[in-house]
Amino acid sequence: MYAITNSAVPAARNSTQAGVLSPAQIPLRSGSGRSTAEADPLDRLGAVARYAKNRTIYYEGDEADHYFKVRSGTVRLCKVTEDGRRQIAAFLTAGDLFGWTDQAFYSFSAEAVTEVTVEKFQRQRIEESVRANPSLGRRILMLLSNQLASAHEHLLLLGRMTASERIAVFLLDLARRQRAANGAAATIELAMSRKDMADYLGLTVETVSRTMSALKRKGIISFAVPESVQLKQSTALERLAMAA
Amino acid sequence: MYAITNSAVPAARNSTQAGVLSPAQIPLRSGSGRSTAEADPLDRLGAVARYAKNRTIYYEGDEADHYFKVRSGTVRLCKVTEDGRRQIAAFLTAGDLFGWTDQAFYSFSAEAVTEVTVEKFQRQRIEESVRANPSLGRRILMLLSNQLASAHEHLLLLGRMTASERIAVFLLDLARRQRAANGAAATIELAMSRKDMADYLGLTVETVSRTMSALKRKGIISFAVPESVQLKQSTALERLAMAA
DNA sequence: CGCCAGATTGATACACATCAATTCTCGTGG
DNA sequence: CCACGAGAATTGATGTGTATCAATCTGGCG
Repeated sequence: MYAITNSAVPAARNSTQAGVLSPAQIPLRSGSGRSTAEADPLDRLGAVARYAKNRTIYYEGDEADHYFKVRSGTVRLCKVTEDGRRQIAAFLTAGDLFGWTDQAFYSFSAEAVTEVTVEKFQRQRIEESVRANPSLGRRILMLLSNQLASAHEHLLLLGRMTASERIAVFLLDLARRQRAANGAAATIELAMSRKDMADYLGLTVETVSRTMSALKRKGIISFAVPESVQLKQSTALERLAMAA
Repeated sequence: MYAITNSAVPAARNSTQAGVLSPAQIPLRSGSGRSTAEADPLDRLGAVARYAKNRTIYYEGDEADHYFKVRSGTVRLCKVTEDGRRQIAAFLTAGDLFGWTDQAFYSFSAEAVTEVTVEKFQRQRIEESVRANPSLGRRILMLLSNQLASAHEHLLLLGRMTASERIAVFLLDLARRQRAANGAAATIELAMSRKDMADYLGLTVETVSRTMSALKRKGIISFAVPESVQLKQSTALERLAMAA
């Protein structure tokens, strides 16, 4: 159980939004990967926005006046230091909330990893709605608490795991999420580049690449192109991911 | 200028949150560092419990049937791998909530770093109270969202900072928290051992010790006993903590 | 006084970063 | 249809920050 997901921070600046709508109706994920289609009280309150690959949804430091929910695509939350080091706090997919902060300004940026559609809510409107409809508040609370748990797992990974453990955890986590979203899938699709993986895992691109190659050499995974990976021996991967 | 904290970090300016002037929430993690007396709707619902130094409040994997709030002392949230590696996700002090999960089981253990008093709430009762009193829900949401932001800052620290940057951030953060709690203080009191610091910062005891000694040698900090540190040149420390 | 856990300091090892080429992929234009 | 270039990924050679192994020092306490 670990989840790549989690989020909390949002709002917007150069919202290249368009009033487009998309099919994407994938279930809301809740930390444990469950999914169900159900009338979501949020659905009526937001506006849909679309962002092209690598566009910034909002910058760290922007006024946090909007909350977001991912409809489709993958979003990354990240922060870059003055000297260019970057850390990705989370990859978010359909159903995940982000930007739900209590502070006046976002503390991380949100960027589109792939083409992304999100729902965008005015912070003030949501706050009114929560007052009117407490169950909405409970639901948000639940999502945030799951994201917090995910972040804690991520701390263990960054603070105490080796490169191959990190990769193993990452791949298993992705596999689990995709299984929850699409049902069993033999192949995991990596929406992000090796650099993104590295910045999420606290490694360098080279180490990510070498570690992936080593796993491939050992027959634990396989891939013909970098973005599409098969788990050949998930038990071996799980052994690597051990932790507890 | 960096802060493990959650307050709007980037622009260095402080969020002059409307209305109340907030005493800078600076927690190493977690939400409200304040201990001011104000009517807290939670106050009537809990029972007080006391734990001796190093006692476990709950174990990872225990059924999550209680929520907690720190009254006094310092609590650590941590997880240990099979082979003994430990990661501390947060140090919590007066006012901080913990155990507020949506899951059935705790995913991290909670332990008393010092002698600790907490308030303990039955999960179910809180959930009823939230239904009855939505403002309570908002308050919890706020605390969780701050804890999430803190966790995200901690990810940057673990994923991308060097040993001396981590120590600098840690010390500044502690200083800020203690300033907020007690007013200006020339000396910071470290409630935790070097091992605890190491497990929070993703380092070893030796590295923590060496880094502290190096800072002392340079005249940036000073300490006669390990648990009580003076910041002699906080600007130098801030330079080290850079990030952004 | 002597014990012991925590802290500090020292010597050495190693996992991962860094620097440096290739190689692969894919879009573009001739 | 294929050269061309550019960015991403991979692979290789080497460096280094921190871990690991190992004393020594310190302060509290029975």
